[in-house]
Amino acid sequence: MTVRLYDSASREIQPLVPITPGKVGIYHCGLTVQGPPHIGHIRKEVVFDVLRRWLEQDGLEVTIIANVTDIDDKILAKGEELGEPWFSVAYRNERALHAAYEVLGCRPPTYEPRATGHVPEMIEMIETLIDRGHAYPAEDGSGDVYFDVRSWSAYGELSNQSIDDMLPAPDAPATAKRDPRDFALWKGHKEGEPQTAAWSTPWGRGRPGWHLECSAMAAKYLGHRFDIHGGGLDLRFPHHENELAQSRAAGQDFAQIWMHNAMLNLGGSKMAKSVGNTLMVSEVVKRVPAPALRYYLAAAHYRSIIEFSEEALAEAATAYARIEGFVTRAGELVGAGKLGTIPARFAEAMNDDLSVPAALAVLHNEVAEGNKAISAGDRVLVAELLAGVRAMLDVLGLDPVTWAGSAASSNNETLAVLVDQLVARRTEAKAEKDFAAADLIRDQLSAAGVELEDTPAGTRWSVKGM
RNA sequence: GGUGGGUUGGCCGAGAGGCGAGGCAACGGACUGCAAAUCCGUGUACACGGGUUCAAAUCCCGUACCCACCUCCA
Repeated sequence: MTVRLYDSASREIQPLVPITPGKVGIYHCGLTVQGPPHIGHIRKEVVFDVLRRWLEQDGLEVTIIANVTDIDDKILAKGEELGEPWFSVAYRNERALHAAYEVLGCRPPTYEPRATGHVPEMIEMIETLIDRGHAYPAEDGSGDVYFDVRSWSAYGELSNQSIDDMLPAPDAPATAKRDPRDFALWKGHKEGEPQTAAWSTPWGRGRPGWHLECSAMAAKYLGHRFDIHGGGLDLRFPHHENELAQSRAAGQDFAQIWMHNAMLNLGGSKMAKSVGNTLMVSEVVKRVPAPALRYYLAAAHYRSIIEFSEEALAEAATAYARIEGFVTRAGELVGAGKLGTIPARFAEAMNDDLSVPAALAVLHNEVAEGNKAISAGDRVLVAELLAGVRAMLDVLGLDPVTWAGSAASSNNETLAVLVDQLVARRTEAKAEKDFAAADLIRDQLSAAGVELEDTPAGTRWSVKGM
């Protein structure tokens, strides 16, 4: 059974046929580190992390390259504004990005190349493009080098647009572009920009153009032909269109499948710093448990817009708590055990263009069966269902057993001693039919965020939101 | 002006010609000292107007509204 993915270039579902059997190379556009990541940014990370986990459990060896754009106009402007070196701004935000990966259980990419570390590769590529007649240095002495869109007849193939229908870039008249749609491969150094943000080239000092970095880095780490190129839908044009044009014009074959995740909206428009409707990952995980946020971001199909709402986020947290509750109770009964077999229907859903919603339906059914098995005391069945449920959760990066390991320190022993004492006192009160005293203890614990559950095997407790 | 996508029950969210995905909420019941958790049961929704068909949420035509992109953007 093969994985089928929607290819934005052909606008059709395509089977994923690895170029090298058993291996898959994926490039996805990382962040321009001009600020810390918001939950829209991290949605993309979750999507590609789930893709990677799914391919890996299928036995494929996955190489993921996600770039960090650590130099651009906004980063330079931010440094200027804060009176801080631009590279310090970029690095701080890159660390914030890594913290967000970590907190949401996204495994780091195989490698995260930085644009500033790949200037020689870019220069080489520009030379190739100039030699082949697809790029030209600006004649106004600006030091810019442009890609000549009219020289590449396939330009527009990714976004299905023809050059003449496109609106020209507004800055075009002020530059030496032959066609207003030509874009910068390389940007000449400008008066007032720090010298640390300029590199020597045959065309003078300057800095990388955004589109070219990705082409150069993808080629370096994945070769001239690779399996999947991904990113947010907002990058489809111009960024990915331009990447594709450059790389093909330079004689490369480039990506076989283009995957674009839909945006996360808030208040009716895309979450973006420029709109001012951002919610930082670091803030949201203070309000809901991190796996609940991950569940929320992963639960909708990756090609569907998520219109963010607090209500929907809270629902996701409740839904995840139900799953987590089963895993915890089943684990107490039969031990955590190992990951089991993934049900066929779950696999079918995931193979069908990563249909997480359908996969979750299977997962919830298995949880319901598991809960029944717990009630029936069927330990063999509980163990089997638990193993399967955990295998599915692992693919989604949502296995509570794994998460509990990382959160163990916060569930500290002092707390456990205190709560156990109170629970014991309440059990005594119940035995003496002093329900008022018993309820008081339960209410006090509840007010402190500790929830109790009476079961045939005794009282269980858990800290809300953990 | 061009390109792509969308509008599904109280809410979220799949599906893509016939059989009510799943979750959340609500209501009833079982269990419980009471709860909680869990289980059982309860809902006939697909923007609007036409059309095709034995059969349309699903296909076709039209209309309205929404989102993304055509400037930096996950």
